[in-house]
Amino acid sequence: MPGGRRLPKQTFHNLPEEKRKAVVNAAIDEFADYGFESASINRIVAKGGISKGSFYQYFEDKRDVFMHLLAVLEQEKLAYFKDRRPPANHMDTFQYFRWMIKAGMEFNSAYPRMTQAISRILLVEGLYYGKLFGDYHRKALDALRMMIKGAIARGEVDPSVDVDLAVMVMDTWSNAISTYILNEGMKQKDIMKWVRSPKTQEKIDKLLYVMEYGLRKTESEFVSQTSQT
Amino acid sequence: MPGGRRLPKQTFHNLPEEKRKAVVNAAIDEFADYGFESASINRIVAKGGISKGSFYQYFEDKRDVFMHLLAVLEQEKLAYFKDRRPPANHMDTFQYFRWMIKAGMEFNSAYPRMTQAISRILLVEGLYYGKLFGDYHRKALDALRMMIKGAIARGEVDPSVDVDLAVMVMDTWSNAISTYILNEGMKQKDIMKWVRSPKTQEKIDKLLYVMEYGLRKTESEFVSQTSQT
DNA sequence: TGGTCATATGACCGACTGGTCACATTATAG
DNA sequence: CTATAATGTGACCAGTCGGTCATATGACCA
Repeated sequence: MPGGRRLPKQTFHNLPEEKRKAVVNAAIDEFADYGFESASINRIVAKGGISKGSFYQYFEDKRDVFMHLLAVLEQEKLAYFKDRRPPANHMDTFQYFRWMIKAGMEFNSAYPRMTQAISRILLVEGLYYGKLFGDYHRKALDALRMMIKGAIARGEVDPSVDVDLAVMVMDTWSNAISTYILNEGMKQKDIMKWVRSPKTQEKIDKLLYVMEYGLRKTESEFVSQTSQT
Repeated sequence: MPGGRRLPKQTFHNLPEEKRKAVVNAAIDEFADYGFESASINRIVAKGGISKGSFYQYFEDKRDVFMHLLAVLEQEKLAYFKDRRPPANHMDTFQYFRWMIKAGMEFNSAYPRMTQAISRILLVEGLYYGKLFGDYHRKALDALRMMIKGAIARGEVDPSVDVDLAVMVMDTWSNAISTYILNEGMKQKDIMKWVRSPKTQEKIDKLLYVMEYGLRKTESEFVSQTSQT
């Protein structure tokens, strides 16, 4: 594809790391506090210690700076999970999902503001600005769908299971759980400590257990219950 | 309490019904399309066919007109359900919850724009403007909690069940389902027909079944699974 | 008829928005 | 040193925002 230009312009990449971090952190704070629509570029440049003209030399527009946050998130996550592997090699799909959720929680607790900014916009406002950011959600759903199909292929899950339904259930739960963690966690003094506490862990375990148990049994025992006595 | 003034001012109640409806509908459309923060009073008055000065003679501010929408919703719902009762007198709590969800879906399909406007702000943006609208969510949670406690008292649900957990599960599901119905339904030509179609109904049944089955079995069979081989 | 009072109106306000641009500053190269 | 290119800057733009207010309108009463 000719003319394919990188989204944050070159001038931004040339910046000293310190300045770049300041801008990124300012943007994270702004998006976390105000969401996408109400986020103010004026406040971002003020907090980030750059001029407005510079901002538009670094980024195309508001959407561009947010997309850059997504790239930063991806990079941070990669670094965070570089040496974290599932504790067992052969895991049941639900065990793996549980591990994924908990690993995600760890990351979210380590970078709560970034998580807040991005999940707020992607998960919540994404419902309504679907055209802008819908792709990301769709990708996540596809990954889940592949996971379920793999589980079926390996015989771990009843082949008659409704894949789309399972995807929706798992997606809903992972969103609900991370939202819960973020909202409750922000009230705590030490998020990490709270997340790792046995009480919180058990709550998450129970939530996932409700999901898993329902999901395992759904198809084989479900009978349409349209008539009620 | 002295000085307790009704929220939409008297001048608004004096208006001819036609005009009042025009304003309310304009507000519904605006909130449905833009959410709370980005909703524009200028657009509301333009669509509603009133002047800006009049708007501020009817309402205190943006929050006031939204609160009025909540009152209208309550009234419409009351009228809609006046002659709808559960099909059976003695229902299991989960049957009753299922009926509630489906009845709610019927209403939402009948008033999709109003539902969209209000649920968008209360359920979604409410997470962040918690101080403004958090009370409504809290009331809904309390109602659910009472329902569960009643079920336990009547022996329908294992007394060892974690009430808060059950509340969160049911709340999450009813939100997820109504969001799903709204998003998918808006794509259909005839929402009501789509909602009532056997295919949609079965999907909802399955979702609720996943929740119910998981919830019923959670406490009695749950064992903390912190160690993984 | 003239007077009074509730209501209707939109020009106007200051503050803010995302975005631009002519100019100042700095870094690099010859 | 000078010339040139890259980068930094904030005043400025048109537009929108929520909110106000002097004035106009019209209904009711004496």
